[in-house]
Amino acid sequence: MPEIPNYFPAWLNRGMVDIFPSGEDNDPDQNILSRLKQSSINQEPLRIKLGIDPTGTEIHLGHSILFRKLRAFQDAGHTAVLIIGDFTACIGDPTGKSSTRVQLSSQEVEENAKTYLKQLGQGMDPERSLLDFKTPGRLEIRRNSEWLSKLNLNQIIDLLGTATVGQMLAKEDFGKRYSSGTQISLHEFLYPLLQGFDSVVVKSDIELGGTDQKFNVAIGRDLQRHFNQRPQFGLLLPLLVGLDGTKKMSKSLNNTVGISEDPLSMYSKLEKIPDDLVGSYITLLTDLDPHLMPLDPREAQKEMALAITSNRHGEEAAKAAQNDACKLISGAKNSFAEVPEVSLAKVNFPAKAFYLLSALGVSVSSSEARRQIKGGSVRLDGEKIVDPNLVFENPSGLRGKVLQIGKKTFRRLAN
RNA sequence: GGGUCGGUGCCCGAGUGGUUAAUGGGGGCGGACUGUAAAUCCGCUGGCUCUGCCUACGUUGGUUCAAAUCCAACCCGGCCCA
Repeated sequence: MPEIPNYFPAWLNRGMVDIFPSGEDNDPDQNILSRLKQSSINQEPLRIKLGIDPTGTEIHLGHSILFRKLRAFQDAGHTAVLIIGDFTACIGDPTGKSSTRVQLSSQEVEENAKTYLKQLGQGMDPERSLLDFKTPGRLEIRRNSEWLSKLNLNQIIDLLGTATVGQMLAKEDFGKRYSSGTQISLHEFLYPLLQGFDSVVVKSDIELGGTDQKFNVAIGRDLQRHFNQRPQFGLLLPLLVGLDGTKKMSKSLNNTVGISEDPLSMYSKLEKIPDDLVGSYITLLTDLDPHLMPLDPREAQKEMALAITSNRHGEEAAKAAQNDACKLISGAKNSFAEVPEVSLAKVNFPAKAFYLLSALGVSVSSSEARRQIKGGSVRLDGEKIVDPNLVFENPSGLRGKVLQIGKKTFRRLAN
């Protein structure tokens, strides 16, 4: 059962940007500490809501900030309520989509949801996974199609009646789009309401979200009040800045580190992030004490990269990756502990070099492969390949060798 | 519904009948440099087992030896008016 906190515990405080409401008094509806106390006294775990829309297939470190906080609540004895937005992800933008297409994408959404759960550690030892799936009472997984697909028009109108156009336009990004003349479809206004309704259904006590979610979380509070429920607290965490050092980490910006990436690429990506990001990565993605980091920025960065890689792959694999990354930089190109393998089975021989790269899926297209080779970025076991038309008669000369593209991509060729 | 302007490659944005895979910028990717990075400089940036062949400028047809460029219809968006 939850312990009694007398001050903001570190697990709660870490990385937190905003908590609302945050009255100073002892009102458990206004102050989260007194709510935590109340939960402890009554022996009732709080219900911590986190909603995810399964629109992609990969969970990256940006998402993991929220999951880490959710896990911290689990470890403190509370119940994580993970809402898979299978309905909200599905409606999306209806323009140009036929009904069959929607049908298909609901399957995709389901596939994505499964992939997500797997990455979060379903079936894994809680020691190594992002969420605790094992301890009874610590996790509820709900899909919002369960209730959203059953709403009738009366209920939808009731929901719409709780918010005003003014409120919607006050939301920064609607406001910007409106004043700049970018179109806003009406169903987009329904979005915050639907996800807020999720809070009502699962009776959440606290909702976690990125700072960009403040509006939605607040709508959740309004709706809970509308349905005579105790409104949730909102706990906001920062958006992680991606590898480019300027924009938020997002798949579409291609600046992510996936939590399921192999240790070497995870480590080498992290070791390369811009200097001024290192501090936030330490605070948000590791348990390291930011005040006890090495003074040398390069050393601090290595420690950060090692810690994050260890979280996911264990210390041993992370150290091996660090070692390999060092070798890479210093020029030794062989004998890596762990390089992802790629199968030669799909390749038809004889194979020209550029075709090889595209057939292996290492390059996105054969034209791309051609360019990469011409650009001098492709090596086989450290030896530069310069001719895109270089012919490999059979796979035997390739097996076991390491194919390198640029500084970051490595593949060991296997059968 | 009416008027008007517009829809070009990942994004922005030129081009208004003919060496056009389409100027330029951003972004991305590579190379050099460096403590990884950033900054700077250079190269690349539709697809295809590629000395060639495909597919591309909202969609579909049409005019023409030739169309992103001209015409028609349609679809979609902005603004103004109802």
